[in-house]
Amino acid sequence: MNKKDKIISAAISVFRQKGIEKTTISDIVKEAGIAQGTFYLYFPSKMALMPAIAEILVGKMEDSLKRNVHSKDIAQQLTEIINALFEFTAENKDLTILMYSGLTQTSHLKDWELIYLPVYQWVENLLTIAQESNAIPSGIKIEYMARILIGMIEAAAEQNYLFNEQDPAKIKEFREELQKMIFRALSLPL
Amino acid sequence: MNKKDKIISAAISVFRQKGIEKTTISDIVKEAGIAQGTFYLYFPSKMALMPAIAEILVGKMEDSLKRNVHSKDIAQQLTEIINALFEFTAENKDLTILMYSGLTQTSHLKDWELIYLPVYQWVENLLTIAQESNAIPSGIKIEYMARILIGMIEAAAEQNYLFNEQDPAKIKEFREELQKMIFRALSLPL
Amino acid sequence: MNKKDKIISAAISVFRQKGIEKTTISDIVKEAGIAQGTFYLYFPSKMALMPAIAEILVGKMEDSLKRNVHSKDIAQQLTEIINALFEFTAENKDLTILMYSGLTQTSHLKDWELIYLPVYQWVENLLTIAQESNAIPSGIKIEYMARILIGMIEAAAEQNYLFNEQDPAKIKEFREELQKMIFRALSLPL
Amino acid sequence: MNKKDKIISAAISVFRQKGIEKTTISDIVKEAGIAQGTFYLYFPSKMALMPAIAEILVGKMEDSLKRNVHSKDIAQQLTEIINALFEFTAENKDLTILMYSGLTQTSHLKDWELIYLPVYQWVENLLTIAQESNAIPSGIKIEYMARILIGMIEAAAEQNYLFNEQDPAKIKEFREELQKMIFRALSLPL
DNA sequence: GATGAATGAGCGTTCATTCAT
DNA sequence: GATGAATGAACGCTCATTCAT
Repeated sequence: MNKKDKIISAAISVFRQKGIEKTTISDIVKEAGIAQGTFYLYFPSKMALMPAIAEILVGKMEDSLKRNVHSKDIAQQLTEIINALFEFTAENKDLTILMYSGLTQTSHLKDWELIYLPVYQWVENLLTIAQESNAIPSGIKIEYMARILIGMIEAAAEQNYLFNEQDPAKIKEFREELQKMIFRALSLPL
Repeated sequence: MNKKDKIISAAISVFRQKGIEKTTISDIVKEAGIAQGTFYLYFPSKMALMPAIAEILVGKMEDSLKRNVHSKDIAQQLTEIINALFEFTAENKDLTILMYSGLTQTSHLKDWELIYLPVYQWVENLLTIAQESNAIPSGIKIEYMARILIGMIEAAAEQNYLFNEQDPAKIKEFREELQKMIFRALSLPL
Repeated sequence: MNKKDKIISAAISVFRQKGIEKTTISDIVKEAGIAQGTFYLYFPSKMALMPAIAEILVGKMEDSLKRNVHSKDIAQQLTEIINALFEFTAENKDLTILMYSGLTQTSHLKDWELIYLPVYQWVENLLTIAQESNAIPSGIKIEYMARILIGMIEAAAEQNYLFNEQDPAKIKEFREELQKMIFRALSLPL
Repeated sequence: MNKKDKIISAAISVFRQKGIEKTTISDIVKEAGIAQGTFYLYFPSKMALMPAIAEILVGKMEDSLKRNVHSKDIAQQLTEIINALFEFTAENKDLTILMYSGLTQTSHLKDWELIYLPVYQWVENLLTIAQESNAIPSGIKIEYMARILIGMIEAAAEQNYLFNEQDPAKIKEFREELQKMIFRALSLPL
């Protein structure tokens, strides 16, 4: 593990524990086991770590999606995506908050689209296949739909896990309502 | 205008210019035209301003929704909501970013649900009326649907205005796709 | 004694002991008995102290000249000036070095002329009186002569006390030669 | 060009641009195109460069004097010396300031006398020849007079070019007054 | 001799916080 | 309640110095 990666993973670890604002570069280098000055050989500031961390988070999300979505059928695929993203959000609460915090605090907001691109493209791909086999209406514009779906599922997951501490029963109902809604929107049989 | 409100509006102004992290209490009191110590008579810290600012933001959003949604028809109402939220996001980019930043940096994340509640309830109300007149399917669970709708519209707007600088034509297409999707999801005629 | 003056006199004291470069602002505030942050309420940096210190040094030089030059006769006055400046340089070696160091390290070099002005004017005044009583040639341009005299006497003193550690006998000879030269230059009887 | 000379000339270049204090060894080695550690093979510190730089400066001054002083006559020689030193100061402002700064910041002040020695001796030689041919009074002590002359001419030049930005007409008058004064002091016909 | 990544002590500077007025 | 000069802990950051290659 090279110094740069040491810094990034140390930073993630400390940010999770103390929050971004209260984390000092001192904390990061201590956790990473390197010297103070070494940090600055790789990153000009604490906030410059954010895109690197965001990439790791989205990479993990991508992995999670790819691991959990096996079916051939678009309806089942969507269900698996919803479940995967809900689970991922639940498990990575602090990292997710970290990202919002980190990216909004810097000028790196625009990097977000780029970092998310692989996820969007992966969904676009699934939708294209579904559309080619007439599983979903031909009128749907894949590019936008992929973004809408990811956006709405994440928003729902965040409402349930981040901004609120719902009880599991309510979360289940929420997720089912979300799923039904998406199915209707894509003219899939419930 | 009393000192407390002076502080809040000064803070919003300075946060927009310099970002939260780089804003000092010194900056805020200077902008507010009050003495250094006076700040502490009203707020214990910079971050304690966040819920107050969030309320103002969501209040403005509510105003905007109420001003722009006039129709009786749920389909038209939804169109108006989409347009209003897109416009609101475009016009309040920096304040929106500010909120994400501010709330995620503190332990005030849970306040978010509470602050948003009036907006959710207002949408729930519209949906209830529509459901009662059979304009939308009776199976829909209003409470969740309101949250899903607000979440997905905001997510879409943010993808277009915050995380990306789309050209207007693409934004228009995105919004139309979003609208069609919502209509299908609620079994409304396109 | 107000904080600003405390800082200046503390700075002079520490600079003399440790030299400018090795003096930290920490040293200065410790010597001044004030808090770290207080320094920055009065000076933006260590070097910004220099003009203030230079004024004090030149002020002391002026005092010394005025205290030591009593005679009515220009020849005697010049002798007294030479003696006063030699003595002053010997006694204020470190402060003098400090000034060269401080002013050359910053953009304050041009301040020097202004700070020295009172000394030049005081000499100009003596020369004018001497010229009016025909003690020195009428062709001499007082303004330049004052500067030449101060410059050459200081240069001589510095050669003897700063850049070199002459033995007293040689310094005495040097000073006598200097005096004779100035007398010849002003057509004064030896 | 060997590494040592590379370092010296790089240092001069960077010092002129940034000033001594703000120049780092990193800057110097970058300019010199050598590795960080290599610097320490030749100099123990930044300030240890100063005598080497001073020698170069005084060497240039010597060259300039020898190039510009051709006449046999002491009166003309002195005029040429004055002109040469004024010109040299005007052209080497920043290097001269550098020297004052550098030498005063360190314990190398005493080196100055040694470095200047060749210049003094060269002037002593001219004066000795002049005295032997009775061009200047026999009472003058050559050793001191050489130092007085160099000191006063430099002081005058520095007053005009370093500490002040005189207009050229005034500088000319200053220089003429200086010349006349020196001529009178050495009993030379104007 | 030459390199340059890594070091870490120590500096300047900030700024939240206090409290006598 | 309001003030704002003063505080001093604590942070970012620099940069001279080292040493394995």
